[in-house]
Amino acid sequence: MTGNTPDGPTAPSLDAGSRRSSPATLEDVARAAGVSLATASRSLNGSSRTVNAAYRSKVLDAAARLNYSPNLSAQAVARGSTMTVALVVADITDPYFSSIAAGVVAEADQGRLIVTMAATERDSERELEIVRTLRGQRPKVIILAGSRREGDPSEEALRRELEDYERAGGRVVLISRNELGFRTVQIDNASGAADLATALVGLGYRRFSVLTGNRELKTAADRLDGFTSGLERAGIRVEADRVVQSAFTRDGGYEGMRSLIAAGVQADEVVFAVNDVMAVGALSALRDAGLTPGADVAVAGFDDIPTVQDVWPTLTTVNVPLVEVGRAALRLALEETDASVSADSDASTAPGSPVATSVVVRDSTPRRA
Amino acid sequence: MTGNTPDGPTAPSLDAGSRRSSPATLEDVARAAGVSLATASRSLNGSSRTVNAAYRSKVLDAAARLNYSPNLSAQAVARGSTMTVALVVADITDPYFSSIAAGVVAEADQGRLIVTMAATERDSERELEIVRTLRGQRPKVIILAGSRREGDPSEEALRRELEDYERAGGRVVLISRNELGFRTVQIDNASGAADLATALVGLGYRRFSVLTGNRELKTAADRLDGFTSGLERAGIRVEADRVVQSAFTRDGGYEGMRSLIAAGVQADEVVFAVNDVMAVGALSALRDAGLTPGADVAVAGFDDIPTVQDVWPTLTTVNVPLVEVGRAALRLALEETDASVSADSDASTAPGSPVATSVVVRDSTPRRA
DNA sequence: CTGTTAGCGCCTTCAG
DNA sequence: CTGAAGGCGCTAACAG
Repeated sequence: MTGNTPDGPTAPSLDAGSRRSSPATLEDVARAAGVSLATASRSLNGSSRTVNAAYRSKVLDAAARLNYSPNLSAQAVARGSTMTVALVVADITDPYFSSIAAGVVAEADQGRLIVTMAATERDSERELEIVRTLRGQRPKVIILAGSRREGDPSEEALRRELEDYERAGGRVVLISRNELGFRTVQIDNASGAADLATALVGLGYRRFSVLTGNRELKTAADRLDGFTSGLERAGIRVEADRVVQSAFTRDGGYEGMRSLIAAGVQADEVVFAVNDVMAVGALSALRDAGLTPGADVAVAGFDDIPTVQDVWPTLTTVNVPLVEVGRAALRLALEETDASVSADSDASTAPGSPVATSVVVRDSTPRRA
Repeated sequence: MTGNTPDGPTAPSLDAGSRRSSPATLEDVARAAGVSLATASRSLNGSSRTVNAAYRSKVLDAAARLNYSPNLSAQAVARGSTMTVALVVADITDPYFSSIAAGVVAEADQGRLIVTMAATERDSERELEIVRTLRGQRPKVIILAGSRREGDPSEEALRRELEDYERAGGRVVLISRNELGFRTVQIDNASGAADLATALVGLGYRRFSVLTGNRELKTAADRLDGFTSGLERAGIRVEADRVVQSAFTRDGGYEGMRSLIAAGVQADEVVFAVNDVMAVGALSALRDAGLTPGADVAVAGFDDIPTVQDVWPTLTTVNVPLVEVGRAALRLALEETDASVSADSDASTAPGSPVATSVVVRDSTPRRA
């Protein structure tokens, strides 16, 4: 069976040793092609230098034959820079973050970039720690999504860390939070929430409650503020005791709704949860309390994550093109690779125009008679 | 404003050049500590060699002072191996995969491992391509989740690619598909589905339909088979025309359900969708057709993704500990680092015991009177 | 225990 | 245009 009768052209590589064959190196390729290491290198990577066509194809052949694949680590060491983009999110299972991640990954492989991923579990100490260990990777880009709160004790340390990183040539992009003074993909949280408020008023609602995350969470605060100011424009105020804070998660929404219910819900009110996962939790809380969301109390969210079209009632929300946000983040990081001609130092900090949001009215906020 | 009056002790580091300061190297540290490169290296990494405490602390001090962070690429080149685990999934936004990813990431950073991520978008050509480009990373582990179908034309090429990779010292772990003969985290799809069938029969159901993904998808096939054989045990057969194939996605479930409805649904039947995202789509399809899921037709899924507790009716399903599956995958990859004492060549292929699944009955399958 | 010295795989001047 | 040689940051024998 294991005889070595040449199997004809069917067996392309001579029966390779099946024991620990390490990958071919560039030197192997060069030797096989009968050229120098330099020539091999120049033909295989996108060097600016040009190479004699005959040599080049000999190299390409050899590389294919040996199944050569350049060692990215070695390239990184030699070039002094990697092709890595590091993405750090709060929680991968949260649709908000997984959508953003999908966008980053999609954009990345249109540029032969590798994306690495880490999760903070919503702990800003941990976030700082992660960013610190990220330095070892020497990523070309660091994208930070969520989980930062204002006035956080580790805030300053994080900023310093990121500044050092940029000073070393890295690019950092923040998603929906620019307090730190870096490139940012802004999401128009405030005006999206204001638009939602206006739409709800237009549907006939006059009483409002809101389920918000920790107030220090910039995103949560902006959405709350936008919502209340949208209502103010219609001459409506939301009672202070109808604003409840809880975790920025599904369970947070559930708990928040429970306390709202405990305090007494009005038949004609709508509760605005500052994000969809919270809203979805709120729907369940209502149901578990024997109430019918939509009919008994209206609910609205923010983000337009995929699942809100499959809950019942389908959720009125504010659409945020999350996948696009992820792509935009990476594009923003990569643009103008050498900041040579920035007019003033603030230019590189300019957030650019925020990504647009739009209200989507569904069944959870039926028009009031 | 930009004067340079020393700001007192507030400025910890001597006003560092704000222009492109590249990270400190090990050599910088060694010099600052007044020791040799080797000593610095030995004190900073977990070398087996021991070093004089005095020297060691001098090095540690210098490293801290210079904010040194080892260049992982350089370490990889020198050591000949990386700390990278490459995870390739079909679709990051799918809760099934994002849960697994979360598990892998969680397990990874208990081992200073870095996880990189790529998405196949359910295209097996793309999967092959991804695995190929992965070689450049020289990852220590490759974890493949989903998106492979039996009899796929690129199957053989993929197998070869992965074998080469293992031959070079890498570890591959497949999730819920062992056709290729690699380490696998098995999910007990068949018996989970059979248990579900039994439970449904116990609830009083006698008529069944199933929404399945492409039959070549191992996971889909196993769940279908398990389900039907579970029914057979109760003497029940599912009509061939009540098994419809569609995409393994939410929209697939929606479309599948539509055609089931078009063919005529029975009031006393339950439709089993082979995964939760399909089931959730099915719920919406029912609703859009004016039917009430649970009451008019029962629905059951598989996976127990988080959102099924927030849809209405809450979904009966089979729980799969997805996050744990992710962790298990990485652990499996890392165990027994040198396959020195494997009894026979099949040993390394042994799937180990499959992760247990368990039926969770909820509101979408009310007990039949 | 410490320092010197080769590499690791690749890129990139610098001479031919 | 090509090849030889030095270097990237770090590790791992190998001598002291």
